[in-house]
Amino acid sequence: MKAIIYVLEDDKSISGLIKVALELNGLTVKAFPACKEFTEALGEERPDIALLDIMLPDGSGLDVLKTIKSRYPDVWCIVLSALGKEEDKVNGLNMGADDYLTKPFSVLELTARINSVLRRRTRKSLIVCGDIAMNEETMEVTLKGKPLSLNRKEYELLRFFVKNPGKVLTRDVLLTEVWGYESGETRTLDNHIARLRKQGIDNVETVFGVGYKFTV
Amino acid sequence: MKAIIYVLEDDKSISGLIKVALELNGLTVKAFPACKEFTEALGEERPDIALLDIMLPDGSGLDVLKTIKSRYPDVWCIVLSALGKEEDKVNGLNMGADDYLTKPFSVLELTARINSVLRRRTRKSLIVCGDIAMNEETMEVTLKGKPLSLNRKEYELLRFFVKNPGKVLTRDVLLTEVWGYESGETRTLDNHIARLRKQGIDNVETVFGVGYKFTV
DNA sequence: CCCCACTTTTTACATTTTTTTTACAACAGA
DNA sequence: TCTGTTGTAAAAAAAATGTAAAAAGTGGGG
Repeated sequence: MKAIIYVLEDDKSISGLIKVALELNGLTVKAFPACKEFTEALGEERPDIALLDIMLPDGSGLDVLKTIKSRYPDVWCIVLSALGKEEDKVNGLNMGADDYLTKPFSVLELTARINSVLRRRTRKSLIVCGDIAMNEETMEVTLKGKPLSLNRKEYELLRFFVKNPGKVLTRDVLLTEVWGYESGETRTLDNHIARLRKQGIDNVETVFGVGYKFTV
Repeated sequence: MKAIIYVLEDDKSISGLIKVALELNGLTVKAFPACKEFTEALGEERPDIALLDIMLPDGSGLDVLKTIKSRYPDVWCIVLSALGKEEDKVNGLNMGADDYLTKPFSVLELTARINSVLRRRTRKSLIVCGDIAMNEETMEVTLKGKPLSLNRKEYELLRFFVKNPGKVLTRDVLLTEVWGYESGETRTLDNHIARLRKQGIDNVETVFGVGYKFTV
């Protein structure tokens, strides 16, 4: 599966260059000129890596960063900061950015960094936890070696559990981390839990009055 | 638990600066002037983060990088490359480095990056008091090593006791702090105390006419 | 643009578990 | 002994969860 790179950059000459360079490397690149478009696309797809400029016509890339991290904490976010704006880097890193590049940057360096991230991802793209193995690239999930067919939300919920084994996860945490909800009174979560259990996943414990716990 | 940072850098003025800056942040820093010392220390301890200069008197930091990654693949490695030596960065990233910094770098930036790495790392909070150990993350409670199963209110009440050992806690304080009640004439508290005692917790003393005391 | 198949959320209600109240016995202290 | 306080079991109430089915949302193909 090709990795998906989202680029938020209003300067078409820069985003065009990035697009060409990364596509030559076999990656899928989608460039957006403004926060609005970027955020909309984010609702429909989870990129693997996000390259974020900070100064955009309709807002700050740092807000977009926050949105990405609240919705998909594992997306690797690289902030593109203008030369000399050191506080941008620091703000970005403190807000959860995983890396930054100073403009102007070399294409060679950009691709090296991105390959480094992807290599790391590939290394741990197979998450194994107890009886469950999840392949992040193909979205295949097996339980005791037998394949499960999970749809997207089931998959994301299970992934969050598998990445936080043993911890008590409150309903609120699950709803914000997996669904991106602010909070709420809903049976959605319960239904998804029930579906996971129906598929044979029997180690999701309910912690009454608090939430759920995935035991290993 | 303090994070351990290893620094490989032969220039004492740089390593000294790093040491001071990071220690001010509450981290444990060990600096080594050459590959040999660094590799030896690595045999006895696993650092959380490694900062690696590349040009050392007795070899290349890239070889050290390879050693670290083969032994502890999860240690976060940051390469310190000299200004203009772009090929160092690219080599480093291609050899498994997770990040790099160009010298000279700002201390502010270094600490921001390191905090970003550490924030991603999870740590567990364990409250221990006498025979009782409470894990806040998993909500597991043990008494003399044996697990107890407490429900939410029992857990919250016990946590409040454990966090205030030896103090006399009036009924009002307990009702307001644990239950959020304004005041009240109720047997609720007594019932919960009884339940804790029934589970084997025998150091909740009754202070007649006042409240309870958790003795260590 | 519409229809179909599928996924996700909402609704409504049953069920389970926790928490509080009640009622009364036992008890400490004056 | 008398009074107000605490202990405790059982009943009642409240809260949270499980689940099926309906409704709403999504995306692809014709």
